[in-house]
Amino acid sequence: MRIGELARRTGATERALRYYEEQGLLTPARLPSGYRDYAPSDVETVGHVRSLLAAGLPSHLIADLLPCMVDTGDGLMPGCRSMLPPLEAERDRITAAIDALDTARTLLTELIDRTPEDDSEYEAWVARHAASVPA
Amino acid sequence: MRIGELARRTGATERALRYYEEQGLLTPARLPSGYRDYAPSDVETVGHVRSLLAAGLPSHLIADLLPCMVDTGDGLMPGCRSMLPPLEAERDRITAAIDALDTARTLLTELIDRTPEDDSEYEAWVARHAASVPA
DNA sequence: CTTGACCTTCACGCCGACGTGAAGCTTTAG
DNA sequence: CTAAAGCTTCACGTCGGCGTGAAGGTCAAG
Repeated sequence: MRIGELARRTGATERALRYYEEQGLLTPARLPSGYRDYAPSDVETVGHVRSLLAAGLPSHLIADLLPCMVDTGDGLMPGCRSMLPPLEAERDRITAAIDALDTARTLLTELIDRTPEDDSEYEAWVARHAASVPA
Repeated sequence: MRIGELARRTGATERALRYYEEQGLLTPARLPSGYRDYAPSDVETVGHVRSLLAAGLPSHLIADLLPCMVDTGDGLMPGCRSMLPPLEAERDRITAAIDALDTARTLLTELIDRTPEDDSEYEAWVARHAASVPA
């Protein structure tokens, strides 16, 4: 497919797709006219790229990773086991980021859930906190 | 306590603690000398502030939120229910961010877990993908 | 012919909320 | 006395990876 269709199907702008090629993230074939000719699997590839970019993986690491992925999505290609350490590092970094966000979300959620929604609950709340809430 | 001790106990720099005051996030009492005099509960407050900042909440929202929190950490103070909508919006934004990160992490984790760790498993892997892996 | 899709290249924008650096002075503790 | 700790104020740094804008031209289909 050509770039316009891929853009429509992935939500990426055409400009971004050309940029991804520039960064080595996509290497579409070329039609005789010079038009880019993307494989159907590139729809999924773009999804992976955008997800990994959004998660903070540097594009050069993604560029190294993509040729190691087979379209079954199952494991790395031969010769790519050397990428496991950086991938594990990224995975752990993402986990740490999730944990930090979850800590904040838990704080917000507890505040929200424990705040009275109407005046009757509110009076009970005040009674419960008589010691710490000034009159 | 004074600023140095709070810095040690929270991991924030003294400079950052003064900055938080500048932004209305902390309002320590003052000793006759002019030194800042932090309450013991400020240790926990700084933790909350840093967590919420790290989660992307704007400082002005945190500044509005803090006086609504009682040190029991249980619900919002009276008169603060109007903050619930923005807090819920932030919570939902954080949830979306976590989901995005989790999508990427799942992708990485599946790749890592399914990649053979030694040559014997690797041969089995190759046999399993005979169709899609070029000789 | 005309229109729309696509091509390349050069250059720029982000981008402001968070935090830091340094200078010069005062206070505290020993 | 002295050194460490604290005070204020002015000004600066980030900050580079991701993506965009515009210009000027080619290609394909009706």
